[in-house]
Amino acid sequence: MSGQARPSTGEQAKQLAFARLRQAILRGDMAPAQRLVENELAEQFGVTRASIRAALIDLEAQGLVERIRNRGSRVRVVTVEEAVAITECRMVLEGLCAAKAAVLASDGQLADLTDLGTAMTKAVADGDPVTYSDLNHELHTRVREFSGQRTALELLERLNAQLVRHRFQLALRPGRPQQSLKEHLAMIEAITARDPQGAETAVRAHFAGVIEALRH
Amino acid sequence: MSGQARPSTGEQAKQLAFARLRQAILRGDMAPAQRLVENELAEQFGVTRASIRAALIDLEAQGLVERIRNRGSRVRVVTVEEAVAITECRMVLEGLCAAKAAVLASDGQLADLTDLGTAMTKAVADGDPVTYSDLNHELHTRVREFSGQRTALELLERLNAQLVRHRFQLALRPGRPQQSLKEHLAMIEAITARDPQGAETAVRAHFAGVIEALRH
DNA sequence: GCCAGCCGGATTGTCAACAATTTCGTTGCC
DNA sequence: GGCAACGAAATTGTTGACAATCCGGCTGGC
Repeated sequence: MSGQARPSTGEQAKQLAFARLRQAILRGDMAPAQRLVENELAEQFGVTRASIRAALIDLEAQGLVERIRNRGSRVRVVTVEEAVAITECRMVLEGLCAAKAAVLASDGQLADLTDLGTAMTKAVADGDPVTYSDLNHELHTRVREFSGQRTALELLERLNAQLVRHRFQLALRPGRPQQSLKEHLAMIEAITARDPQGAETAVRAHFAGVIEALRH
Repeated sequence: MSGQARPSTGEQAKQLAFARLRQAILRGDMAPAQRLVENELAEQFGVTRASIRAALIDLEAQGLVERIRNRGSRVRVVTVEEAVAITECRMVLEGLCAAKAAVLASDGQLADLTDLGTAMTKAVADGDPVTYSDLNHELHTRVREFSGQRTALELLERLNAQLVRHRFQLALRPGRPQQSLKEHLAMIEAITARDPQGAETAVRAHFAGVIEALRH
C-alpha cells in the first residue's frame, strides 16, 4: 500500500478512479455516510461515469461503500458492534498467520520482528502514538506476510480497510499503547521461539484487549 | 428469441447476469479455466455487455473469476495448495462461529443441531453420500447462522464458493463420511453442551481432517 | 533459415446519450 | 389542517457505438 496514487501513463481510468476514491475514503476525506453521486465523482476525478461506476462496484465488494438499487452509493459506516465482529475475525485469522509464521519464517525474518519490537518499545517510551501505530500496522503486515497464507492475507486486508476510522480513534486512547505493547512483545517472543501454539494464544490475547477497548 | 428464466419483477439485468453466471460456474457448467468473453455471455444471457461486465467485477471480488487487463476473464482454478489455505481460513473462522454459537444459540436451535446429527448418522448408515454432503453443508450453515457473526458468515460464504469443485470430490472418497461424521457429532455435542472451547477444538479437529484428506 | 517489425482480428476499456426508477415538493380533496 | 395522489427533478441503470490494447500470424530483410 505504499506507492498507490500514481496516475502514471497507461493507468486505466477505472483503476485510477478506484485508487483515488478508495484513498479518499480511507483518509477520511469523505464524511461517514456521505452520499457518493456518480456524476459528481466523475467530474471530480476527471473520468467518465462508467469508470466511477466500476470503481464503486469494486469498493462495495471490499466493504467500503454501500450501494442500494436505484438509490445510490454512500460510504459505509461501521458500527461499534460491526467493528467488534470484524475484529473477532481478524483475531482468529491473524492467530492462524502467527502460528504459521512461527513455523515457516526464516531466521532473518524473525530478526526483523525483534527489531520491530524494540522500535515499538522506543516509540511508546517516547510517547509517540503515531509512530507506534505505524509500527503496529507494520508488525501485523509482516507476520501475515511471513505466514505465506495468501488467502488469509487477502481477507485481512479487506477487513482492515473497513476499520481505519475505528483504529485511528483507538490508538490515541491514553494507556492503550502500554498494554498493547506488552501484548505485541509477547506475540513476537512466541513467534521467534518457534512456538505456534503460544503465538496464536498471544495474538488472541492481544485482540481480546482490542475488542475490550473498542467497546469502551 | 429468449425463453428467459423469468425476468420476474424488476430484477435488474446486472443482478440477473450475476446470479446466473455465478450459478453456472458453481454448478460446473463452465469448464475450469474457460475463457469468459463478455460478448458471448451477454448474448447467452440476454443482457448487455455492461451488465455482464459489472457481474464479472463482482465475481472477481468473490474469487470465482480471474480478470486480466485487456485480456479477458476466465473462471479461476483453485489449486490444491490454495484449497488448503482456504480451508485453513475456514477452520479458524468456523471455529469462531462454533464457539459463539455454543454461547448464543437458543435451546430450540440446539435441538435443530441434534436433529441434524441424527439425520447425518442415518445418511452414513444408509451409505448415501449425497444426502450426507447436503446435511453437512446444512449443519455448517446453521452453526454460522446461530453464531450471529455476520462478518464471519460473509467471509465463509465467499470462501466456500471457491471450493465447490474440491468439496465435491472429497465427499465421494470411501471411508471419508465415517470419519467426518464422528468429528461432526463431537462438534454438535460440544455446542449443545454450551462449551465454546470444546466446540472450537472440535471444529479444528474436523477441518484438520479435511485438510489431510485434501492433500491425498 | 531465423529474427524484427508490422498488420489484421478479436476483445476489453471508455464514452455520451437514453430509459427507468426513486425522491421530494406540490396540489387537490376530504 | 391533514392526507393521498400527482408530477417534476435528480439519480441510477442500460444501450450501442467508438477507441485502445493485445494476440497471432505474416512479411520482409539479413
